[in-house]
Amino acid sequence: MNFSEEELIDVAELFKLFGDSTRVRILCLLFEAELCVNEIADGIGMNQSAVSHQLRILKQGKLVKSRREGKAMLYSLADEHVKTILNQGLEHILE
Amino acid sequence: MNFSEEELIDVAELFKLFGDSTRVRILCLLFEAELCVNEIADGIGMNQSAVSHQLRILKQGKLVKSRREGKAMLYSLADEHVKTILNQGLEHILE
DNA sequence: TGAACATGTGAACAGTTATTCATATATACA
DNA sequence: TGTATATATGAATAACTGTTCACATGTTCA
Repeated sequence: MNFSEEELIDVAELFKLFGDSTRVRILCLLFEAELCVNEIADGIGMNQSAVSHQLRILKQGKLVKSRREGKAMLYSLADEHVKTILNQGLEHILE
Repeated sequence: MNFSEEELIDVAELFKLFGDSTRVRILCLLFEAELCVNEIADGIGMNQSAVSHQLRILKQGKLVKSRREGKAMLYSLADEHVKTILNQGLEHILE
């Protein structure tokens, strides 16, 4: 594996996003459907503010994207890699 | 993706291990060969103690294993999933 | 046994992070 | 315009994390 110095830091930064159970919970919810902030908050049992903060982090990391629909902001997964990466993680802990 | 509560936390815990550039550096070195602590410390330009602390974390997380050979403790990757997971991360940031 | 080398470990510190609270911004609709 | 609803955001706090330092443990060999 030939990581450049920059790639190495970017990869660590990427995995850091998956290294928090709240964020993993959010991502799992978004596997199923595009959801608004309140639905996500209900789904994982946290308040709106905490979820909003985490969504910002996930969006900066390009793991989720969002679009506005009326008052609501709808979030969804940015790409398929998110599923692939989480699946690899699951396989590893299940073996 | 159907994570149980426990799996969810374990997966986050696993990715947390990859979420630090020092640890990624160590893992990358171990792709090449089985190495002792001092070789790893030299390889990534950190002192022996810092490396030793990180190796303990990586070992607890079952990403590396170790065996003693004389005075030296030789570390190597625990399994192939480590490579697969890091590769997925690399692919994601390169796209 | 004792010296030299290799590694492990506990305490301390600085930096980071997740959550909460209060409040600001944005949209819809009467 | 004013009110209700939805989301974003800044400050504050508590908890966590990585690194360093000093020293302990373990191994080899004379």
